[in-house]
Amino acid sequence: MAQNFDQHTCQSCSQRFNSVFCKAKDEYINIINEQKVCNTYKKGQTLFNEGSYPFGVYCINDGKIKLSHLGDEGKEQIIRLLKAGDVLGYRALLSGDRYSASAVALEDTQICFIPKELFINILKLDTGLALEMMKLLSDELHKTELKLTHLAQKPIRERLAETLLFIKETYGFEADGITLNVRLSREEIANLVGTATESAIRLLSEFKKDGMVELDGKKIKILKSRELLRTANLQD
Amino acid sequence: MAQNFDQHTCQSCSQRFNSVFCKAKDEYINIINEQKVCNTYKKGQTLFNEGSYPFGVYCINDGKIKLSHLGDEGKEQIIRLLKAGDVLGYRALLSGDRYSASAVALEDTQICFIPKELFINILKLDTGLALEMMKLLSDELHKTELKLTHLAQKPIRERLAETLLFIKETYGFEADGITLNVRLSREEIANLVGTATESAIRLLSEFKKDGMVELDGKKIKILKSRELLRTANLQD
DNA sequence: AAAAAAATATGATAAAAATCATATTTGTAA
DNA sequence: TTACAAATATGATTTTTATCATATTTTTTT
Repeated sequence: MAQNFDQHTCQSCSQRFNSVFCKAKDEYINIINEQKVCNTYKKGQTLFNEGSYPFGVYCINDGKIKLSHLGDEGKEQIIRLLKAGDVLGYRALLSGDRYSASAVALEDTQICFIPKELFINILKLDTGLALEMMKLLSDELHKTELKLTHLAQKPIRERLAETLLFIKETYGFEADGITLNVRLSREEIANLVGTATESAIRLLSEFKKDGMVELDGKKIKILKSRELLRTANLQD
Repeated sequence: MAQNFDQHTCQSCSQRFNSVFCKAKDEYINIINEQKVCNTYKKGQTLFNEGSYPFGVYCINDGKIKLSHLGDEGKEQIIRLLKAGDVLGYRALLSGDRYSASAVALEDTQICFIPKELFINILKLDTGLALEMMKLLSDELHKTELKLTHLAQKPIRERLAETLLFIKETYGFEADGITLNVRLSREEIANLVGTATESAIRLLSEFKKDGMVELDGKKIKILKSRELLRTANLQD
């Protein structure tokens, strides 16, 4: 598997046109391909830690990553969920900052690393990539602002429903078409919603009682998307 | 005043090197100068509304602007406070979206408008500007993620203290060195903190009783920054 | 497989925050 | 200046949410 992965090239990567590099010129993709370093991270392994200095960006070939802040009292706040084709580590790099969040693999994940210098240089040379990068940043900013508003104004029940729908949007379903295609602990779900673990557990039980979801350990099946959407009470 | 303002050029603008355009080449600044449109907005006037399509970016020459979302129940959430040298309207433009927030003048404000086409074209030509733009977006993303974490994890008292310090950082003090240099209603402060107006009022009264602030209508004097900082309980 | 540890679940209670109600003050228009 | 409206203030109450306690289930280790 890892071997197979190592043989990939950026040119033939399945995510070539499914990532921020979609508009990048082939000549630069070739250079990236030569300098990239590919690695496989086991579930639970850390790519980088909040507070350390970035030395490049990471591009997910396959797998799932969570990005999270550690709050003042040591409580985790998950700020992004990432999947194949997503890039991470660029925020700190472009700000000239340390990482403000940690990245941890939610399952075995294959990732390519692109050195900082190279990435910045290509960003300067390739307008298409630069504009895509700005679009990515703008989209992330928008999503985060929306989350902020919901966190400030919506009750936990609505936010949990929204979070489940968000997970569905991000990772989709398994082959059965109803089971969320990721394993998250109740605590992680709570840290995504921004609530106490017990509250998340309790509300999930209620959703189950209401027939909206089915719970089987960490497997969550969405039985009634329509009703979940209504529960989320989204207008925007 | 407005006349005087109209005579300004981007080349000689007081914010020339105090904005995202700091690294932009003079040749492009000259073009912007020719195509910009300058306007004065009265306190309370709207620059643009959530939901409408952007046709350019705004650059604040002098004054103060609030950017806010309207939540699902019609409650305002203020997501950014802007001042001279700040640019706004770029998020939607770079995402290719409608505005996700409305911009309203907090006081009489002088603003230059740069048409969309021109801005994008220069962004493509001027690497310095493009990188600064990415830095701006990354910085905003960082700030928003931090706010999100605090909103999820910190009690209102701490967030109100943090908000007062944030207002101080953004707008500074008046000549007396202690009065916050902006007039915000209690409701606006609440919408910045992400709480009910009554809660903001109540907590402000407590801060006053504790001697940390002095309240005189919409004027807020910071008497004990040190203690306010301690109350905010910031680690990062 | 048994034991230990961790995660999940659920009830009871406490704390935080929102809402409702009603003064009081301030600002604004007649 | 008075009258009116809006904003601010504050108390009482309700609702929401977190915390604590403990049981049960699941997972991991021995």
